[in-house]
Amino acid sequence: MSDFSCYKVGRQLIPEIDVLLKKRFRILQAIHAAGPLGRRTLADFLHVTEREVRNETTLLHEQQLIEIGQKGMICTQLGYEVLEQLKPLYYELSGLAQKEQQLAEKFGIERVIIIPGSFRSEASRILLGKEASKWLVKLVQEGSKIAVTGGSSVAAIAPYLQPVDSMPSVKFIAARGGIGEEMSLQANILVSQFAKACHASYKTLFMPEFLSEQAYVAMKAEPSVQEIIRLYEEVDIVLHGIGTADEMAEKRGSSEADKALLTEKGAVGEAFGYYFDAEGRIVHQIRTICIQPEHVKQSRYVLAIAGGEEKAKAIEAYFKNAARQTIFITDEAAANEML
Amino acid sequence: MSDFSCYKVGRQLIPEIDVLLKKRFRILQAIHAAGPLGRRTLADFLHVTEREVRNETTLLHEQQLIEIGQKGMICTQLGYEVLEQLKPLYYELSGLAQKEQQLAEKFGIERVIIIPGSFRSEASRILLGKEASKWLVKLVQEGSKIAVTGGSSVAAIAPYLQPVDSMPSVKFIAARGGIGEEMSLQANILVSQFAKACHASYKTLFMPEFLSEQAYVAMKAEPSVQEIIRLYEEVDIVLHGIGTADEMAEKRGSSEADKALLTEKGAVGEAFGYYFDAEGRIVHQIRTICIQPEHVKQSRYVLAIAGGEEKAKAIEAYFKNAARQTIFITDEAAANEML
DNA sequence: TACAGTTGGTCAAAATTAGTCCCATGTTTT
DNA sequence: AAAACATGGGACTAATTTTGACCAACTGTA
Repeated sequence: MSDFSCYKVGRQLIPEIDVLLKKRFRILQAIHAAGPLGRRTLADFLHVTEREVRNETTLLHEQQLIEIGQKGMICTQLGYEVLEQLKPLYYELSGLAQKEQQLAEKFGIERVIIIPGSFRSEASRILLGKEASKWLVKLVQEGSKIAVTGGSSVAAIAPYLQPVDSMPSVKFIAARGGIGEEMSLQANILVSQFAKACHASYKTLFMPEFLSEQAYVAMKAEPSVQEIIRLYEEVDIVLHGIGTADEMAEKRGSSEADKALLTEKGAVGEAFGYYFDAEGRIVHQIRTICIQPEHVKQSRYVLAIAGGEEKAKAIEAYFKNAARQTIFITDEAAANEML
Repeated sequence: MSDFSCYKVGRQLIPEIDVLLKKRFRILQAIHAAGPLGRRTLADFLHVTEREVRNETTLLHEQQLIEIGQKGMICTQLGYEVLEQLKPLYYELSGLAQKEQQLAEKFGIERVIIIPGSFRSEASRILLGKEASKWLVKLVQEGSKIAVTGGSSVAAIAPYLQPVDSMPSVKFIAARGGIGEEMSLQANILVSQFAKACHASYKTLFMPEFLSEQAYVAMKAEPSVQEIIRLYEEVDIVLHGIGTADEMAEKRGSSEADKALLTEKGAVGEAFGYYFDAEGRIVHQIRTICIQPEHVKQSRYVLAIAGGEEKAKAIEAYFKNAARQTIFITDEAAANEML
């Protein structure tokens, strides 16, 4: 699966396959991703008419790519194989492959993966979760130490992590303390979920986000904190999201004065607790224990996850000054915004 | 062009491409073969409705695979390339590739080429001519001596022979004298046509078909006849047709007694002036000067051309005892009959 | 039991396609 | 020169397919 020459020739005689392939691929992919579901749900999901879904699914059923039960439609093994084999072609057709390439070059990083659609939609977040989990499994080695930040994008991975042979020896490490009230999206919660999902161990770092100078120094001297700082130095893989500056400030419940200060300094994005401006320069950082940029640069791989058109500017800024060994998973909406 | 894996996977999602590809390929091929021609003519040609031709040709036109002028439709360079590249796929889809293989194995010969349709139709004969001429050019070498028999199938090549670099040194040799009245299909006429078409030289053998024993012996002693017999021994390529026994007897104006004799001996087919039975055994031969079976077997290549369902039995019989180095070009009608 | 979600069936309306014929024009043959 | 022929493009009605929107029966689940 790498040579589409016969497809490209065939397309000259049968131009309609392009749209057909895309349509059906999307539907099959959605069925595969969203498990058993019915016509109407699927139609809402993909923003197409029920009729269209019905037409295509009956065909997919005839082709034995899906099974139809009373709980809804489900993707067969054959369907999954077709999906896997046609994925590069689909990406090619949708121009996603090209956009991935362009972004990777623009940012000067290892690889960019674009998920069709927008992370705002359920469908894309499912695909995101599967894709990110696939990469994580691919990158992980015996005894890997994985630093994890919070955020909804990173959280999307959780449902799709599965135990793998090498997994019991890996360790998930909270890259920093929690933020705001959304407990379920905190780094601490996520590492425990991840670890549980794949039978690995984990290390949390419970600590307030805003510390006074004295408290900060005092905490840093604590043995338990010393230990996690040492761990940060040995991190193999960093798994993190990227946020917009105002969104993060909002979530952290920053004061109006602080927000104004951030704006004044030109902060547009946030990652690992660091705010950076449009040029990727760090303009502010939270005084808390967290993984340091130099640790990130030293790690073997960085898996960055962020999507949604509203984050486009923050992402572009972040990658002005990011680790080369980054693999970035984003969505079509953000990718289009950035190109 | 040899790996259709992506096509085969894609077909699972888009089963309709099969029929579409076949339909459009046929139309494009016909336009390419039959030169500039109009909708209605083309429709008759392919036995489809005018509407269908119209639909497909407008599409082909949009795809710039054909051009539409006032003399009719004509295949563009791009169209020709698509045609060439998709041909193996088309053969695969139509099952022709498989049938070719089966026949080649059944007959124990080098290669079988099946032309879509039936040689009775103009369209197929044009394709036959082009294909056969392509093979002839491929097989020919500097100084090749090519023995040629008569018949409508062999005659179909003439319009498509073109001068090639090595051609001036080759020599076309009439494999035997003329038959019947149809001058234009006689071996003698054909060799001169062929030679003229590709700027080669030729050798004719004008002689009655039926000789008395004395005349036969006398003729054989003639220096000019001796010369051509010597040429037969040095033939590199044999280009011949295969006929049914009764058809040939009819053409030769044989007497009822002779016909009865042939029937009695079980003759079903004819080639090079030899009649053979269902087992490929020679049961009768015309007393005239012509190329000998052993010369044929010694030649580098044999290009046999015969089609039409009525010839199926004769063909099968002939190949019971034919040279292994034969390349056989036939039509779909005969192929289906034989399988 | 009530409910939310599923498939498969149905059916009229809308849209598309198929099947013809015609015509002005250019080409070939007479 | 004239006539016969073949061409693409236009046009229009009938037939067919597609669409959109229901409803009934069924099945797990709360």
